[in-house]
Amino acid sequence: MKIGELAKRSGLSAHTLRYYERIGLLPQADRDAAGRRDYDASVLAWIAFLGRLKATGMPIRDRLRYAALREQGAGTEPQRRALLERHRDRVRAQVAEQQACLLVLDTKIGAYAEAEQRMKDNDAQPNPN
Amino acid sequence: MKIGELAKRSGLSAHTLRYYERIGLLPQADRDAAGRRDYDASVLAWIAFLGRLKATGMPIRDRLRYAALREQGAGTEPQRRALLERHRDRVRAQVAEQQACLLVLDTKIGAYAEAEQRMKDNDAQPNPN
DNA sequence: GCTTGACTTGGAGTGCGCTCGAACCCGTAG
DNA sequence: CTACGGGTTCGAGCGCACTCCAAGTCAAGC
Repeated sequence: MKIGELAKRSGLSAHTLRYYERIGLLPQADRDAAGRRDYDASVLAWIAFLGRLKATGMPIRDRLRYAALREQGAGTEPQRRALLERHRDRVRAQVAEQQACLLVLDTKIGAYAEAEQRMKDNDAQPNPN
Repeated sequence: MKIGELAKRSGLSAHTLRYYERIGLLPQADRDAAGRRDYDASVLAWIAFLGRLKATGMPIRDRLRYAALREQGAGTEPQRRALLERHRDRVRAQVAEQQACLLVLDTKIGAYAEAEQRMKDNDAQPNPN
């Protein structure tokens, strides 16, 4: 698979894919005879997982560290697991925080809605008596 | 309340508070005779709310817009409400996505844990006949 | 009167995460 | 043979959100 094809399938731009490789999030891609990147389909799963780590706010340092451990391969599983476990805890806390924020948001929106309703009521009865 | 005091109470640095004022997230603070910022306690609630908007990932443009509407005061409630409602929808989607990611994370961690367990079992019975 | 410490401004610097442009190379279809 | 639609590298630029530094002002305590 060429980089354009991978871009389409992964939802990232070719620029971003090269950038990810440069900084070490993606492994060095194999090249065809002409020196062009030629990807194995398996990289899609890795990109998707990276996307999840990013969507949950894992800082780039940790993503780089996880990617490096993955590159190293066998023997790094305990570190990878520890990394993911710490991240999971942070994500859980984050989700809880966001849910608390949602309540606040609901309250605020409710207050605006109420105020608006009162305005309408006033318009409906311009002369109360 | 002086900026140092506000920094302590709000959890933001004095640098950040001045920065927020500069870009328009915080209203221009009143000044004392010597030209120093002298805050009203009410700004704490606003800072806390801004923090929630930020924690839920509202982009700075929208936070600036909301702050500007708030500055303008009366008459801008419908726009503020619309802004918050759009944001609430995005946050809900975000929370759902993060929860889905948590499941993936759990699965992955579980797989690492299992692999580790198998390793230990092997160590415990080095000669399984 | 002098030191200390909190404040002031303006502007530079930082880290993240892309995003884009320039200039070039290469294989294939017409 | 040439035009095109890919690909390549390198490096600059950008938007966010601070963060910090330098150089100065000012009020209060010793």
